Amino acid sequence: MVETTFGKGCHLHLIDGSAFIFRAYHALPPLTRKSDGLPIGAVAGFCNMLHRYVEGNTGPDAPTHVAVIFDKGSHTFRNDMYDLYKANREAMPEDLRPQMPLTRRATEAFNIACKELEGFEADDIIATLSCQAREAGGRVTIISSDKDLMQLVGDGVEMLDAMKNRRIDRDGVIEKFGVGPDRVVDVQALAGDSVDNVPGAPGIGIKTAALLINEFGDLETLLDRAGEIKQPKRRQTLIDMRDQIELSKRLVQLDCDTPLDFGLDDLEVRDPDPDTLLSFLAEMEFRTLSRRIADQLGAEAPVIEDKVAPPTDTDAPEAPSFSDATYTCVHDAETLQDWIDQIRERGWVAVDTETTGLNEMIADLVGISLCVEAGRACYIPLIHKAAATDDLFGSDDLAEGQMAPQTVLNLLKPVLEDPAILKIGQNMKYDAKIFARQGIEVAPIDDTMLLSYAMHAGLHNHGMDTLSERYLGHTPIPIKPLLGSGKSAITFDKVPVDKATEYAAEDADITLRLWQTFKPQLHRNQVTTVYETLERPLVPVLAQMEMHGVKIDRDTLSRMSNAFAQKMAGLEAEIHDLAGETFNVGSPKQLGEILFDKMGIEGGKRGKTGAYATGVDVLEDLATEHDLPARVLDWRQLSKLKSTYTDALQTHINPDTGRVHTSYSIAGASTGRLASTDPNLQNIPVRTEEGRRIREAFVAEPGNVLVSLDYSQIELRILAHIANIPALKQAFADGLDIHAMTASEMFDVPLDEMTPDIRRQAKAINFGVIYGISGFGLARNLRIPRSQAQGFIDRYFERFPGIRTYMDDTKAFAKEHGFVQTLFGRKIHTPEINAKGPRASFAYRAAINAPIQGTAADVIRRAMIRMPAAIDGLPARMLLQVHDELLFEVAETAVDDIIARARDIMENAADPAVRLDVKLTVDAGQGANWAQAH
DNA sequence: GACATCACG
DNA sequence: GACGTACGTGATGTCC
Repeated sequence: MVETTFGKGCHLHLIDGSAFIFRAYHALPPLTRKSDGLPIGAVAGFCNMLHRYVEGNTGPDAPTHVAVIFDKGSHTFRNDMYDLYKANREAMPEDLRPQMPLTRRATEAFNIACKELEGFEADDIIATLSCQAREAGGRVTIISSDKDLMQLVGDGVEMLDAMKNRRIDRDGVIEKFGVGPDRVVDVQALAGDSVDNVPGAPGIGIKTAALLINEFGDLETLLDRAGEIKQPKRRQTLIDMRDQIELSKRLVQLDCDTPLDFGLDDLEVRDPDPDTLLSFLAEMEFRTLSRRIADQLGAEAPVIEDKVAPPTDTDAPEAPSFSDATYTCVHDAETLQDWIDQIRERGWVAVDTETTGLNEMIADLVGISLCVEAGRACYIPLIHKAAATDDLFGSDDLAEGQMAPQTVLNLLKPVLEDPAILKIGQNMKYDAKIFARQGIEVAPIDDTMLLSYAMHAGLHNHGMDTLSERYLGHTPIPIKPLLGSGKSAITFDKVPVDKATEYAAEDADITLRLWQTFKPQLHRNQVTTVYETLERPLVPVLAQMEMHGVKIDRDTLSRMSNAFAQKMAGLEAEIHDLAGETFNVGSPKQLGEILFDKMGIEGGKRGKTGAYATGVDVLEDLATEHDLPARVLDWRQLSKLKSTYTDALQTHINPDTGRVHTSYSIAGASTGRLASTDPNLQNIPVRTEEGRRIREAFVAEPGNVLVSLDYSQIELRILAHIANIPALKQAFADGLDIHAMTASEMFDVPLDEMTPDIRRQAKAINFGVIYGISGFGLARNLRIPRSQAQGFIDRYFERFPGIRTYMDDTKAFAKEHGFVQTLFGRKIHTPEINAKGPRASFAYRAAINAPIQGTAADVIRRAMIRMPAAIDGLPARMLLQVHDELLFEVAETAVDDIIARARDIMENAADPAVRLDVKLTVDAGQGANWAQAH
């Protein structure tokens, strides 16, 4: 064996182990080992990350040496200097503690050096090794995003933020700290660090600290010459706090002389030993990962017993790997009958449809795939085209070996409609609508997308690719190579049947496996009721609404488009005239240059791309002094209305039905709200008179009217209930104007002396509270000084102390559990709540808002689910949902009846699951079009 | 495909 | 007094 010595040409990777663990812990749901319930989620995530890391180690940046560095014990030499060091750290979560030693074992199993040292932080070991490697002439990459490590950067040492895949070099450090790596400790000593509880100098942040250090050169000089600082407050702080600042510096200064009992040469990259690694993974019962790694190492996957300590209600046998799956193509009735027999035997089937497009109101059914057992699925092609006879044109002839579509549908219909057989799908609303157009009412259903949504909202999206990747460790066959992209893209019926079979059958296979994974987890996550009462029953309701569509009058839109075009042309000429040159008014970039460079208007602010900001706020300010921005604002409004509404809506009118069919995504918004797409009918203009007229194009069929019912102040009512604010509850009970009441309470103005302006401010505050209020945000919204806004907020909390409590409690709950909940038990995960910096503030405000917005979303979902039965037999259809509004199309004779029944359902939608302290009230309107009904 | 802008609750 | 801020969405046009 050749002795190698670390030196020039060597590349050392140092992985911050704790960072990996915490990221893994927060990224994954609380998984447990099947056989004994040992919490194992963080270890699983840690192993996945290590595996991904090892896989990515190719090319010129590949390391020659590597180690994972961990913290050991909570008491370090820094605690001897300062007993409050890291004193505000939250305790380690209970279910993470037992996983810590396992992450060490995992590292060893991957045959990666695993280092820790009692009394020292991982950062010190990383510092020591970095220094040694640098002196030996080698290169170092520190895999971490901890800013404390930035002092080590330079002379061949870089950091790599694995999350963002971003390298941080000297320039990156300067960007973050305003000084080079050698002065980072000086800045940190002054700025302190609330996360590690390093005191620093009160009143000085990173910006100020960098300014001072750059002026004086280094911390010692600064402290010696502190008397020269101009700002009196700052000068005094530095003089008074000298000891504390010097202590802070010793706290943040990493130790490059940690006594290590190993050397760089001990960290050489080694291949893992397959037996050791696989037996560890088997012990942890990581089925997917061990299968995958076994494949890559060319070894046999270990057998993992499927014994379960607490019995669960699934009987999923160990699934074969995807590479061993059998996917067959069904060509004849006997084979299909065989599959149907198997479905009847089991009582369930995973179904997936392939079609010619994504719009289920237009797309044709191309084929159907079925799966009854993980690893065994079939595809039934229906209208695939024969292979092209030449290279230019596809054939119009059908490919051979396909059963007649009607024969297949006739055989499947009894199964798909059988109430005793569960149909499992991923985004079942899509497939249900495709089948509905073939006269098949699919029921009952389960939906893996919605199962995931109930359990994982806020963690990730719920598309099949994401779910398969995350929960099955398998990347599905991508559709892109099959269909191509851009102009040359083909539809699925042009895909050769053999390729289509592989793709389509796999989708059904994945869906079944996801279902087998998710279904038993539902009750463990305590979201069974959410799934059963708020998600699953909504599917047929939305499918009906979408298929029915809303009538839109093309002529009205077309006339408006023309009128807008004329007005825009006039404005454009005026704008060019004012600018003294022609330019593209629709280009913010060009507009910014005209305003701030050519015309020389002061106060232009550049965004992150370097272009001037020209948003509506900016232009409104400029419009008080200048004509051009005022014209641009008018032009922009018209342009928006024309392109997004009057033009685009016309293209969405379905030629068969003459109506517009939106599609609601049930699992799109994390809070439980629906989202409307293709087209979005939840953002039709209403706030301006000109925009509102677009709603005149939404009309009822002859003899019918549109009826709109909307919840009045539902989010504030829910806030009053959740935060338990007696004054707000009383105001709602008395039917008061809630914003006026707030204003009166806050500003001590009697209700009968209320002015519109005071009320407007109170209204902004009320909304601010729902959004997780901040002084800055309120100040910007009301265009008042920040100090005044903060004063409003303080006063609000004083008058309604329950709000403060609600916000604090919600934050604490989110920090502890990683999610918040609606009144109906819907969970919204907040993985970033324990992050550092601005991301945490974002997560905090979202966590405040989610239970309120989410509860309102749950309420209207409940109303919608009950609505079909409530209006059954009446000549009325529910058409649209806009978060707190439902729009109906109703025969003129039934209007009063519908309003009464729908209102009753909506106002009592929370019952009986939740008894609200505040009653919900619903306003109703009716008319020939949506503008009148609203 | 990212970004800026703007429509809604 | 420092991160950079209102919460949740989708569609459009520009520009690279």
